Amino acid sequence: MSKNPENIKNEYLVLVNIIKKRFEKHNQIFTINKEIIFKILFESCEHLCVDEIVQIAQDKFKSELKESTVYRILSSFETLGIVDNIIIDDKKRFELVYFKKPHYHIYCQECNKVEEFESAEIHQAFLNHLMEIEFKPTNFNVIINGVCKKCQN
Amino acid sequence: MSKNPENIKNEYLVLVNIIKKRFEKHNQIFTINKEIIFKILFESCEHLCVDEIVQIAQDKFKSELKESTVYRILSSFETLGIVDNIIIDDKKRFELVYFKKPHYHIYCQECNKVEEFESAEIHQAFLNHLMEIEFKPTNFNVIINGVCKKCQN
DNA sequence: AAATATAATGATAATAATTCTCAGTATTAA
DNA sequence: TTAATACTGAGAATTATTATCATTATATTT
Repeated sequence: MSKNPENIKNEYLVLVNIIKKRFEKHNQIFTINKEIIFKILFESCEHLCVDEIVQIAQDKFKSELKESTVYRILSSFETLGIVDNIIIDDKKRFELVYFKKPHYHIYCQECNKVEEFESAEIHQAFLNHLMEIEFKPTNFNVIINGVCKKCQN
Repeated sequence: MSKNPENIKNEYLVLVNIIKKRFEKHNQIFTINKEIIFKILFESCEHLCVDEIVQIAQDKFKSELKESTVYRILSSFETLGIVDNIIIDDKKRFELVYFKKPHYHIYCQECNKVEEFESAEIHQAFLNHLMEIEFKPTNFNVIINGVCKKCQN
């Protein structure tokens, strides 16, 4: 399925519906604030931290979302398995878990860019080992620090 | 080389000497405080956090090492590539980098235990990919959350 | 639609983690 | 021995995060 605007919008609606139901199942309300945060994370290709989310909410959504609310919502997102956090360069950042395959982050210490990649080979290697020791993984948190191709010159 | 007390002591002395030189090379003094912290990390099989290090320094070494000093020393250890930190369950913990092969952490969300393992297969799989994209890794930070064998019952 | 119960929010206070400051002390080099 | 440099402790300052609570919004019941 190609990633044209129509499909992205569709994917978004499907996801929103899923997590809306998940909140309702836990007697929680899928409020406009939750939707804003979800949308910000959905639309961003970066891994955002709390203050960036607050900023974007103001700029893009003209919303006066407060920090404390963002913390609260992100933490409920985490509880419900909607987002995950990773620490990059000593800063906590969030990403949507939904429909993402296991993936790995590379962080360039020169240009401070984060990129992601997937690899069936790596994943299989992990699973082989984990099966052997009978550890049941729920999520993978992988950051490889180093220097990217560009910055090596 | 077996891990009898004699060998461990020897390994310790070798390492101390190496990092001592490294500090001198950077016009820094390898003080008794630095040695205490290094020793604590060397002797511990756990991943320690700042307050645990302070505690052990008091109990085992009768040292009044202050928090601010610990922070300062750990941060200089990090700069010189002597220690690494990983976030486990939202808590920053430290481990010696020295002479450790790339390894991976599993964190059991039930019993809160952290274990490490090595795997040539996984490491090779990572290297394959990283070589392909020409990313030069300096360190791997991997935490797999899940449930360990014991806690699955 | 009004009343009730429940959940969410904002504003701020409280706490925890980390860094900064600076005067005093220790170490090294000359 | 002196001078220069680095280290330390104690606490202040900063930052990140959580807790509190009165108010507001939402959902449910009648």
